[in-house]
Amino acid sequence: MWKKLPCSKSELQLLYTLTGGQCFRWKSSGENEWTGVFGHAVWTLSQDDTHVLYRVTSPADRAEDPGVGEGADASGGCTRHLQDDTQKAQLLRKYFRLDESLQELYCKWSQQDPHFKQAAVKFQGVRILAQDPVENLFSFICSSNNNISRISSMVEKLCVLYGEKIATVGDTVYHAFPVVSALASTGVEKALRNAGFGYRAKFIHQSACKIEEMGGDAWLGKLQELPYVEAKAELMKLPGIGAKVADCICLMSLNHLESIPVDTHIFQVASQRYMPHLKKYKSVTAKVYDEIGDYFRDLYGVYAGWAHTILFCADLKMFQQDTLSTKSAGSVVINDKNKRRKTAA
DNA sequence: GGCCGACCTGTGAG
DNA sequence: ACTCACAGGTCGG
Repeated sequence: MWKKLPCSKSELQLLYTLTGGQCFRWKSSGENEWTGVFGHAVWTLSQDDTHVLYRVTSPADRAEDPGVGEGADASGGCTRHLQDDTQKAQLLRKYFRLDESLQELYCKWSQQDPHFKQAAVKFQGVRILAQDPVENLFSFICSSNNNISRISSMVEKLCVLYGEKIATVGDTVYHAFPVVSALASTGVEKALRNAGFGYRAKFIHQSACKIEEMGGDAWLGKLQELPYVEAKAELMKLPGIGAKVADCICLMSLNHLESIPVDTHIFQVASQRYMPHLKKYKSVTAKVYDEIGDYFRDLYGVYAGWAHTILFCADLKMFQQDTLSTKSAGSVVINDKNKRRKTAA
């Protein structure tokens, strides 16, 4: 049974927001339907022209399921599961930052930048999610020199190996993203190596240990309060987190919306459309990195990172063919074929 | 300071 | 079926 939240498609496009490369846990579960995990619950989302539709399964909703009570007890008195509909709607609003009017922001950015205006027509309703810092941080440690398809499967492995069970929906068991202490426990690096994480296994384990040393979740919470530049500098003390990954975390889960992650996509867009003098560089140096960030911050203002995400999404999706193949067992997989054009000069 | 090469390996295009 | 280059970078020299 769907619940509804009033929301137009110009305010939110689930497709671009959930599969635009800012998070890795949303899977297509049907036509115009995605299933994923946040806020310790399994959500299935859909939308029509006037509303976002959602179904939620949290552990307390399935008290009759014999397999679930065990896990809930182990974590110790989870009264947070007893959410009423209003709280769930509020959680959803917060996750999508629905208190911000996207119409107004798009309008402002379009006035500032003709190229944005052009991209914005095809890519309406792209939102920056307010993600969980722990999931966001470790997901983007996995992102270095990697592709979205493999990043997604690595994040999934982390959840299955070290995350608490949340609920079974259909024939799929869903897990929460692991807590930091679970990733800091002995043997994680070796296990992740065996699971195909490559050199990122060490980064994940060592970063988890260091976060625990510095205060765990409280430390991450503190980064939300710090100014953007300081929060970024703190993050870059962790192994596997350089300038780009630190900016992703600042932008997507630490509420620093002026952060501009400069990756290969944005470097291409910047040098071809905005800053032609950068064409002579074949890769992003630290100086060029900061120059691009400062340029976009100056162009778009305090929410520069949000505007940047729309450009990124446009670049990512423009040359991508999405083919949906549906299996009979009720599970659906997305087959993303990266048909990105190689733009030579 | 800036530039370069090594780094793990699943995925998917050819 | 079977290569083979590549991928939302980071690190150390």
